[in-house]
Amino acid sequence: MIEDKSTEQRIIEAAKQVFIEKGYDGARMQEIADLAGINKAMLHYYFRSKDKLFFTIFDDIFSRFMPAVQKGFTSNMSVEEKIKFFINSYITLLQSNPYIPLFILHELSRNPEELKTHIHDKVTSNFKIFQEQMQLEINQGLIKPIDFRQIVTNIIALCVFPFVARPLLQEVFSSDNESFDKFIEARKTIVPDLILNWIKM
Amino acid sequence: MIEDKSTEQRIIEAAKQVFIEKGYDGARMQEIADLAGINKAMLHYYFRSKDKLFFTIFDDIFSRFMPAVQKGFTSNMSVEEKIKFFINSYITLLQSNPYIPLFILHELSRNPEELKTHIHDKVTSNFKIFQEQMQLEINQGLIKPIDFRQIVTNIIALCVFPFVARPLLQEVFSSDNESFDKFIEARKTIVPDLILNWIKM
DNA sequence: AAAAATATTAACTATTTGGTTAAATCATAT
DNA sequence: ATATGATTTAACCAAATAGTTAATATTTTT
Repeated sequence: MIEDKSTEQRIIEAAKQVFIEKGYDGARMQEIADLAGINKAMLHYYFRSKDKLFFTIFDDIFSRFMPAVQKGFTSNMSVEEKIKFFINSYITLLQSNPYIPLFILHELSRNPEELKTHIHDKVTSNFKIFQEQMQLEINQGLIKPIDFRQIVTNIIALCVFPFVARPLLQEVFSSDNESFDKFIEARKTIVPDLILNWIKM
Repeated sequence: MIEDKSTEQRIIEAAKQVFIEKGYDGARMQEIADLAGINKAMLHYYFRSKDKLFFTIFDDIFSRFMPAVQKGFTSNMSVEEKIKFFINSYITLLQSNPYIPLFILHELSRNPEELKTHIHDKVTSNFKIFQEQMQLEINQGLIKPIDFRQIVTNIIALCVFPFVARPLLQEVFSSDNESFDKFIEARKTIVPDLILNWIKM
């Protein structure tokens, strides 16, 4: 049970845990209340409905997670340095938050229309700068002329996928948790290798 | 509503549709019955419980989907040819079944212990042959000595991720369905490029 | 200290949901 | 034709679940 902190904060933390683990449909208000150590009526006192609580939690998770991902892109490094830096910090972030991507992807696919409005303003801006910088280096002949979207997608895919597919991969490769963690750690050098080898002239 | 075919087959098809779209927790027996055009009691007459129906559907989906993925690996092509062939047919398969991967990944993460037993025998075998062949080509100095698991993971990641992250990617890249389909189509050459460029000596 | 506002609880409600039952219908074999 | 077994239906049930209410306790304001 979550102790100390304000009731509202305890509800939010409990709700995050339960929603991330079970998803919206699998989450139970009673379980959230129990985890927060309060009465179920308190959830409605503070958040009115399961829907309202969920959107609060989703927005909170999403707006904490996406900027953390994108912020590396505003520094004054070269494209190559940025990619290396990004992949390393992104995988590190995922190591501490392994269940967030699948949660976001699943909820987004369950209810795309409604959730799109929740994410719209949080995703577009940060990539622009990086896109322009890449175009510059392409013009200079430093990197190959590849569709920007494909590069971003590949980087994210290679970072995120092992976390969303962990149970399947562990089963396929018969690996225990320890060796899987090593497998992930190794990707901090493998993924930049793969990407840079591909885009560099 | 699904017509013709035996009742059992109609239930299975309806259940597939609903479970894939909504997930186990979001699926309703009534919705499956309606879609199959039958009484709700029939679901229980044929499958006893939601759990039993779900496992039937899951096993069916999983055992149709995984072998289709792996079978390309038993031919007598070179590693390079196999990779090209695999990526192409895998992405094509995903274009016709775009929602299956997220369904499998979500259910596997919701209930890993129980579902692991359902998939165990269906995943391990087919990769072995490919792994040995790769080791051979590594020894011959044709391809770089890279952890086999990393190669497989990267290939699958690059194929699957755009499908599981589609709503997010479309939002980030502001792309309509048509341009997203083109984006996917382009990956049939981009992904082999990326992988082969990386592993070839 | 009294009043007012805020927070908390226990008990309750309405609805949804997976599952059951018993009767009716249909198909098949004798 | 008729008895037998399989299939289908409508009505029902019990448990679970989101949400409510009204009374009580606590904190804050005056």
